Amino acid sequence: MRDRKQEILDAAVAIADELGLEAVSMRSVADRVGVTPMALYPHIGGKSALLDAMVGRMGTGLLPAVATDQTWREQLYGLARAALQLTQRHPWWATLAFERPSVAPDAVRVTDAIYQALLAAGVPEPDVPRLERMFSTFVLGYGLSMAGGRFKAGDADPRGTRWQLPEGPLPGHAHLVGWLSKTPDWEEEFTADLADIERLIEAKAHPTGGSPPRGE
Amino acid sequence: MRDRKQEILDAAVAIADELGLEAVSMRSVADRVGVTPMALYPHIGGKSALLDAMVGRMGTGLLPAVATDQTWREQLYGLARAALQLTQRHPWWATLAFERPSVAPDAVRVTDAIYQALLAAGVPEPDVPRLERMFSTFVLGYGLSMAGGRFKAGDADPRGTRWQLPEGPLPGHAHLVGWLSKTPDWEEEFTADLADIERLIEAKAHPTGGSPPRGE
DNA sequence: ACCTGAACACCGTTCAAGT
DNA sequence: ACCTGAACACCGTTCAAGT
Repeated sequence: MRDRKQEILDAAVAIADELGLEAVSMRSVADRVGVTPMALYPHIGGKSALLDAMVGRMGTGLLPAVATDQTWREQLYGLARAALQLTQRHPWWATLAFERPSVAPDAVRVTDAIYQALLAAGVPEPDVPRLERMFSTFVLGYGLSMAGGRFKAGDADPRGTRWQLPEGPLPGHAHLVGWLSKTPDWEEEFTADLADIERLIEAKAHPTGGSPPRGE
Repeated sequence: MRDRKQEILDAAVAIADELGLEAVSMRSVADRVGVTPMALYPHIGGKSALLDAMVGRMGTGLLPAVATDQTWREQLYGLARAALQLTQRHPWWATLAFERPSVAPDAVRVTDAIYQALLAAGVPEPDVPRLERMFSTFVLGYGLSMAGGRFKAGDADPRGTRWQLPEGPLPGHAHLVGWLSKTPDWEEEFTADLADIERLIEAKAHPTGGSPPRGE
């Protein structure tokens, strides 16, 4: 039945949210649904398909950010913000999105919205698919870095001594020690990064002085 | 013993390279070393520590790309290329690097080299740590997208019909159908992305017209 | 100091069986 | 049509024991 499948997906998402992706097992999901592990198979067809379905479900969460009456800047900014929120509410999503290409209709809709925004910005057609990948790679990568621990390490300890190596202090860290002492506001930094990327997109659309687009 | 630990790490890396990260188990590693699973614990202290050590080992592979007699562009380009090669030779590395912040000395050395390159480019000090994270996030994210299947999906099938939805064709895809029909050369695309990012860095270093740096 | 073996609480998935 | 139960080949890790 259709209802059963939704119920199973709901349970899997709930477990991933509460206990992490590694706690999602056929057995734990079945327990939550109130059924035997084997009862899941006819409905979702195995662990791998379950994870695919979980990614598909999340793509739908980005759709509200796809609106047509916006400037390309608003469109890209809105999508990026929505994606970052998704990685915060469902940290496991960023992980899965990287290793399970989502071909669900809703995911394709999101890609298309980015295409449209880049075209509206005036980016030459041959550059659009590449910049879409660059944009989404950065947004997902940033979300994954926040969700996972990648950003936590470098600057967490004020005046950390990690750059004080046996052979002497590392020059870059030594020079920046004042700026490395406090943990940044990641949301703020994400916004600054997006502004820079939008500037990059605009430069592609209206090149001034730099290397010209392929056609010229 | 020290030798035993290296032997264990070698075995784990070999298994990950040949069979994938999910094939790395205490039991499979122990088998390869010719020992009982329990014999590993005194030397590497558990599965999680094993994975951390594997990431640490890979950081060393980036060190050859850290040379001081280069322009900042050569430095960043060389590091990015080395990182991409690492994700190709050891696809599991990108996955682990995102979820296990590497604080190994060699990883800090790489971060420091990026700091130095950005400073040499003339990037204002408060922007350097942010741009380092943006740069490394993009490079790792691109490697992970290549290693995992994220890039495979969107454009793999020529004139794919995924954008032909029930309610009609998606306008962005329809408009770009000529450019979406062939799979790009990912190395080439990566180079183009890097060039754009270096342009972004230069714009931060020598702002002309856009929003000025914080100090002004 | 280093390793083994049995055991415990987990996995995903198969297959035959029940209603 | 939908679910159960036993079984198989796996996990990481603990603990007591061997040399």
